[in-house]
Amino acid sequence: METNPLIRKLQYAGGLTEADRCLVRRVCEAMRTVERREDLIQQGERPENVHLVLDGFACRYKMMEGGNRHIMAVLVPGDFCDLHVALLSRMDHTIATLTPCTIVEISRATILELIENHPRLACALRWATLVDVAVLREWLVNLGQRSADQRLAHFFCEILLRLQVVGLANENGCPMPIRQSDLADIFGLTEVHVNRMLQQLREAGLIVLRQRRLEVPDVERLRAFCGFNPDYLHMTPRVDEHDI
Amino acid sequence: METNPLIRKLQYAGGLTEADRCLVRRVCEAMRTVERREDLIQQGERPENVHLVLDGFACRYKMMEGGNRHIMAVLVPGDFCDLHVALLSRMDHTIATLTPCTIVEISRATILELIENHPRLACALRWATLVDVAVLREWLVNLGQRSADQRLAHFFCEILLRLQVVGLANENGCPMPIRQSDLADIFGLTEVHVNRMLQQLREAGLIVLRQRRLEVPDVERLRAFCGFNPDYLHMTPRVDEHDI
DNA sequence: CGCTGTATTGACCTCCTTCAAATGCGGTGG
DNA sequence: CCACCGCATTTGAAGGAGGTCAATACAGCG
Repeated sequence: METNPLIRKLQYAGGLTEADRCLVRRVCEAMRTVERREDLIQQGERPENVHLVLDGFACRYKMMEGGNRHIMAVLVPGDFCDLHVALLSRMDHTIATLTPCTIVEISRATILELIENHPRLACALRWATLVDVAVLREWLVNLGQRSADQRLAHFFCEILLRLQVVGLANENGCPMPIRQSDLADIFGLTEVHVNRMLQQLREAGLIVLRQRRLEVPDVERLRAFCGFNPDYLHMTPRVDEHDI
Repeated sequence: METNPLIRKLQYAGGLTEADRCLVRRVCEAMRTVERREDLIQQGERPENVHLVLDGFACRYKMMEGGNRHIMAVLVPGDFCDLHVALLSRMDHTIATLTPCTIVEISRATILELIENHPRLACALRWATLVDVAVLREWLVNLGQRSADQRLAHFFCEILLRLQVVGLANENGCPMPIRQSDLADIFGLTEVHVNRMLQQLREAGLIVLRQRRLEVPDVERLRAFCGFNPDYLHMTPRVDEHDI
């Protein structure tokens, strides 16, 4: 059973060769741990290395004048933090950890080498980038169209599925180490209102959230509540011949 | 003076060779006109061709269960509608015109051929895609963090600049053929509230909006009002040796 | 000159914010 | 084991931004 979250995720991109998988594993050996609430790379910096999350939760955020923080993406194991900005000269946002994390930093040269010489891997990485953008679009819709409780529900549906893909969640539950104040920064709500909406979701029996863990008694009901359609994640479960 | 909006925009990507420009012009000869409020490609379809806007305004939207429409992007001349989704098998959103448009459809084969054989052009197209994503991120922040009047102001600042880049706006004004109900679908507001906020912006002297045209008497003041920082567009004016 | 789509107005209601204080809880040191 | 600290969560009351519904004004167009 594959434990590398990136390899697991990229199965959904169309599959890698055994050589590709070895390569990814090798690159991931150079990991390091990072404390909670550390910036990995800041707005304005020139990106030198690409960051990959192997364990823990990270995020992408922008600071507003006025001190407000808006979180534009949550990054879970298997997610690249900044694969896409390679070409742009300066970061227009910051990457930070939300929990203690295990991170791999990969030099741009290595990435280019991988892409040059390993076409299936290159294709898979492009796919991963496209999925990131699809998630971003769905988040935009989430903010624009849904009520606060639905936004939270939608987020939980998404994270549950994304963690299932990398083998960190089971059918009905996953770790949820994100603070309420972080949730507030994701949805453009106040901490207070997030708290009240969480209570409402709990009272409705849609979620059980405690001890940094989320349980969803009835996934279909939660999905129906917020209009979650998993298609945008482009991760419809497929038979994975390598896991048998 | 270059009139092709795509070529004008791509100057900011680092410049094209004269051969690249000829190629782009040739591809753009196959344009066609499309009525207002027509879908160019719908959610669920397999994308065959890539669409490029040469004239008019288009948009990217998702329909919600309940019939609400959320507009996730506004596409102006020089913008590709779906360059990024080439790899994903199905559209997870719809592309439609907001005004009568001139559109070029480019086959995937042509795009691949261009990218294979014209490295500077390939680089420029990748850059354009990254900028599209940066805009998407800024829109997310716009919805999450700003009040309704600031959202509108921010949108006007962005469109003014993007139209200046392709030579369709002057220092203080640009066409603004978008209906108030479309603006509502961009910001997740109601038509009624958009109307009131527009009046407020007018009364504050921040904008003059009439006859489908926007005038901004004091661009700096409007930018300050909504916290607009043009960096995310990665289009800081540069000397363009070909326009002299 | 009437028709259709768009813009505008008013009254009322709800969701979410603001500000402030209280409660719970996981560690750490005595 | 208990007292204490810092952080996260929870609660309450009151105000404001934005929604809803329905009517009216207006503009372009055949």
